Amino acid sequence: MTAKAVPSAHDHRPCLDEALRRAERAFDSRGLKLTPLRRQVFEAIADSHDAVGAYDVLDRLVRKTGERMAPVSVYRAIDALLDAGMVHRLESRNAFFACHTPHAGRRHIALVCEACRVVSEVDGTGVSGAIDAATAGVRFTVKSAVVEVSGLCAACAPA
Amino acid sequence: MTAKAVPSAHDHRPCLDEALRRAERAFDSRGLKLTPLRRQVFEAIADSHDAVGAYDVLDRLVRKTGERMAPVSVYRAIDALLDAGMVHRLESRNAFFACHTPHAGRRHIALVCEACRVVSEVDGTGVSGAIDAATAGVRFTVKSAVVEVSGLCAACAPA
DNA sequence: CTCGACAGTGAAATGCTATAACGCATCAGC
DNA sequence: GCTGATGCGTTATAGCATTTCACTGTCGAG
Repeated sequence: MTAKAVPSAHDHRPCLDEALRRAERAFDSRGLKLTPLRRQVFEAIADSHDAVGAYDVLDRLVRKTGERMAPVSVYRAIDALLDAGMVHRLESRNAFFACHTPHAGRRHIALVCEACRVVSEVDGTGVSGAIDAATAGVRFTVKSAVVEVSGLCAACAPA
Repeated sequence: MTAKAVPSAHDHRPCLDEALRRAERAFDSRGLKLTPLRRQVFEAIADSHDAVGAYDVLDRLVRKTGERMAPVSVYRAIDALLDAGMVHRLESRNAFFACHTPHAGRRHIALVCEACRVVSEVDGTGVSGAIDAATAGVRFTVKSAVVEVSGLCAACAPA
């Protein structure tokens, strides 16, 4: 029931499995553990391609496991997943989405479809450059940037 | 006392007055009213150059006027100010800042100094172009974009 | 003038987002 | 076995935002 907003005909299982394998590797390579809790939280987020609020994650977990759970537990798991790069935060919605497109060094920007809610990512190298150019004039030293684009994905755009 | 984080030696009064005049015009031209409440909320936000949380605004107003006030009143006023373009929302901080640089048509991006907290804006035309370029490949139709840059302003950057 | 529509506001409650502070359990390495 | 690091449970609190209902004032139509 949580799996809405998956674009077109899309078998999400392999997608999720692949993400889980990457998650294991990501944690291993940092000497961290993909504990059962973290795994469940990741599954709850990666269950769909849209961004999920922390309390939605909490709700999904409680429903699925029947266990009681405190918000802070979810937040801690999310922090670990953020550190590992397995999920990203959507600042403009205070929500989190699973990363399905491993960025090896390159920066990415988030694209949010207003119709189907799906969040995707594309390479943001050019945008970073443009930000550097735009800020150079006022001698602003860029440390980090949030770039989140809202619009219509290819599947939802009117033909 | 709320006026901290104003860059260098900076007389904020004219700055604020100018903004208020623009606010009046902005509301007039839309057939809307800059009511006393909205004016006060705008002053509370424009009082400094940093981003202010809604409950900070509330607190400032209560202190200043002695009146009790509900959060929702502040939010409604902020909504009106957002519509009029007098304030902008800083998504990455869930806060609001006054717009001191009227954008006539052109898009702007927000620069947030990590040291002094001051929020400024620069022209974002180039960034918009880069976003269009980056999203064209996946046939994503851009409706709007959040671009918020964090770093050090010229005044705070180490020499 | 009266009526009704509408914008603006007041008030209470609730819900969502996020963190602080404390403590316990486990496990690796000495 | 001790110690430190990591992970997690629990309670409490802080901060952000909206829903809902109700009241008032303004203003144009009749």
